[in-house]
Amino acid sequence: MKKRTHTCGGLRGGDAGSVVVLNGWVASTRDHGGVSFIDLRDRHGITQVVVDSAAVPGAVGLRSEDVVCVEGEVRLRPAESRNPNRPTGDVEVVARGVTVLNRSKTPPFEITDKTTVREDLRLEYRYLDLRRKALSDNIEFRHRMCHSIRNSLSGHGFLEIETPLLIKTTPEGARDFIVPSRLHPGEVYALPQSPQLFKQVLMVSGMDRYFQICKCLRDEDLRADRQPEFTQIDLEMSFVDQEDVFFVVEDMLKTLWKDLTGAALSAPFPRLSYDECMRRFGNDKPDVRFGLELFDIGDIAAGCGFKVFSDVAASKGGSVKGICLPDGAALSRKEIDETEAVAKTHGAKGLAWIKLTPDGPQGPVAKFLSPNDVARIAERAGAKTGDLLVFVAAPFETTCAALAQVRLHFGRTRKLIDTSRNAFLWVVDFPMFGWNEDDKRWEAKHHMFTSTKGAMPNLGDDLSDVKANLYDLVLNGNEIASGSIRIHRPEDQQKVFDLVGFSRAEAETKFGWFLRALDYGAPPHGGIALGLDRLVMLMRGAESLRDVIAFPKTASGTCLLTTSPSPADDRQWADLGLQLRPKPAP
RNA sequence: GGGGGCGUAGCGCAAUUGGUUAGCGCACCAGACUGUCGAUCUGGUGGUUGCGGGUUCGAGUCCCGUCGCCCUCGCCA
Repeated sequence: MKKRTHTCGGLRGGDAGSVVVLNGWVASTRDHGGVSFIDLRDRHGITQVVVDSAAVPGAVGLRSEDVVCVEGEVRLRPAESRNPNRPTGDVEVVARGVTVLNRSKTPPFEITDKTTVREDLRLEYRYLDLRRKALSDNIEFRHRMCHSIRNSLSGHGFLEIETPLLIKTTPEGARDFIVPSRLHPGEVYALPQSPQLFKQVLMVSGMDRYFQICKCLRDEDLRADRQPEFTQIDLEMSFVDQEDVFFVVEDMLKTLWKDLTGAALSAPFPRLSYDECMRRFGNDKPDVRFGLELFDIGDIAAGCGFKVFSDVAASKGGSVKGICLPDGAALSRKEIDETEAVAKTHGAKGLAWIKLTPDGPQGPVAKFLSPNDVARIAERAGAKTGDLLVFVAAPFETTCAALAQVRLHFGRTRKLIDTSRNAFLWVVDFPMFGWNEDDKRWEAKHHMFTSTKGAMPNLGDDLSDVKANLYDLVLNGNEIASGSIRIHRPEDQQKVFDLVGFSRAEAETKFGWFLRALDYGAPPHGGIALGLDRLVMLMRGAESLRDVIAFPKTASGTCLLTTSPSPADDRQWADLGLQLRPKPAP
C-alpha cells in the first residue's frame, strides 16, 4: 500500500501538477467507457479521480465502499466541468495506478449526506452510518469541544482526575446499574450515576480544583435526550461560592463558543430564582427566547361564576393561571383542541379558553364570567382584542407544568422563538427539599450533600421554604448543567440526613466512609456538572442524542450493533454465585 | 408500567370497498458510452407484506396476540 500524501478533502487548485497518493473509499463511480470518474471519500472530503480505462486496468469493476489507493497527478479541471459545490471541485486526480486495498460487499444502505434510512438499520451498521459526513462531523465537533474544554479548565487551574467506575451503590436518586462481584458472592458494585462523592473527597484531599469528562450511568427509561450512559463535564472547586463556579463555567462556555463557532457569548449570564421561573414560566428550565409569560388569576377566579375556577381557587394548593396568545383569536377549533391535548398530557383536566373578538369574549368559558371579570383578566394578561386567553385550574404544580408546555407549544407552532439566540440562564435558589407524597416524607430535591441557604431548619419544621445553594444552567429551555455548594461540616450533613429521615445506622452503612472524610478538615467546596451530549446536540442542532454519540443505545436500552444486552451463560452465573428467578406466571 | 405512531424487495415508498400474477424509484447484475459529479441509455435479477394465530370463497388490507424501532407520560437526587 502506498501511503496517502493528502486526504480526500485537501487538494486545491494550487496543487495542480503535483503527484499525490490518496487512500479512501469509493463513494461512487461514473463509467463513460473510455474514461471513468471515481469519487474517493474519507472523513475529510471527496476528491474526483479520473481514470483512462485502457491505461489503468486496476480501476475496472470498482464498487461503492471498496477501499482503494490512487496514485496520480493533480490537474485543474476544464473550466466548464468544475464543481463549485465541493471544496476540491476545481481539481481532479488523473490516475496512474489504482490498487484495491479491500473489497466491500454491497452496503445495506447508501452512504449519502441526506439519508432517509430507518434508524434501527443505521444503528445495526453504525460503522457505515458513521461514514456519512453529517454524523462524522458531529463526532469531530464533539472532539474539538472536549479539546477546548480541557484547555479552558486546565487554564483555570483544574486537574483532570479519573474516578472509579466500580463503586458503592447509593440510595435515592436514579436506579443504579449493578455489577455483581465474583470475589464476593452476593455483593455488588454499582456503576456511577455521577462521581459526586469522589469529587467531594478529592476536595478533602486538597486537590483544590478537579474536573473530568466522565461517563455517568443511570438505569432509567430513555428519551430522545436521555441515554442510559451519558457524558458529563464534571467539576468541583474548593474555597468557593456560587459566583466562583458561575464565572468558571461562563468563561469555559465563552471559550467553547469562540473556538467552535466563532461567536462571542456575552457573560455573565442572567440569573433567575426558581420561584420567579415557576411564577413566570411554569417550569425551572424556561426558554426565554420568547414571551407568553404566565399570569395568575387566583383572586379573580375565587369570586367568579365559573365553578371550575372558583373551586380550584378555594382549594388548598390550587392555582388558576393563564397565558395570553397575541392575535390568537384567529386560532381554529382544531388548533385549540391540539393545545388542550398538550395541557392534558401534562396533567391538566382541561384547557379553558376565551377569544377576545371585536364582538366580545367568545368560547365555552366566556358565558360563565361576568364582563367585569373578563375585563380584569384581560387587563392582568395585557390582552387586547384579537388575542386568545387560555387557562388551567389545578394544583399549583400541575397548573405550572401544563401551562409551561402550552407555552412551548405556542412558541413552536406560532414560530415565536428567535432561534438565532443563545439564551443562557442561571436558575438559582432552588428549594432544598421536596415532599414525596408516595413515601410521605421530605427528600432532598437535588441530593443530600447540597448546603442550605441560611441556618439549618429543625426536625419537624415545614421544609418547603428552605432554599439550597443549588443552581442549574439552562440554554434555550434545556437544562445543561446542575450543581451546588456542598455541605462541608459533618454536623450539617448529619442534620440533612435526619431531616429526610435517613437513620444514623443507614447513613453509617451507606455513607460512613464519606462522613468520615468530612471529619478531617473538609474545605468549603462546590461544583457543577454539564451534560456534554446535550451540549453537543444543541450546538449542532441535532434532534437526538443518538446523532452525537458514536455508539448510542435504542429507546429500550439495547445496542443494535453488538446486540447487547445478551444472556449470560451458565458458567458466568455460577462464577457470580447467582441464578435466575423463574419468570412469574402471567 | 401507560398512551400514540411505524413495520411491504438491500433501501425509500405505493397498492381503491377485503378481489387478477403485490407495483414504482434508488441500489444491485449485464451491456453501451471520452467530461461526468444524484451521469445517461438499453435490458435484467430480486417478495415468508416483522412473526404467530383467527375471520373469510379470498387478507398487505379486518380481528387477536407477539416482537422490533420511534415519540411521549410516569420515572430520570
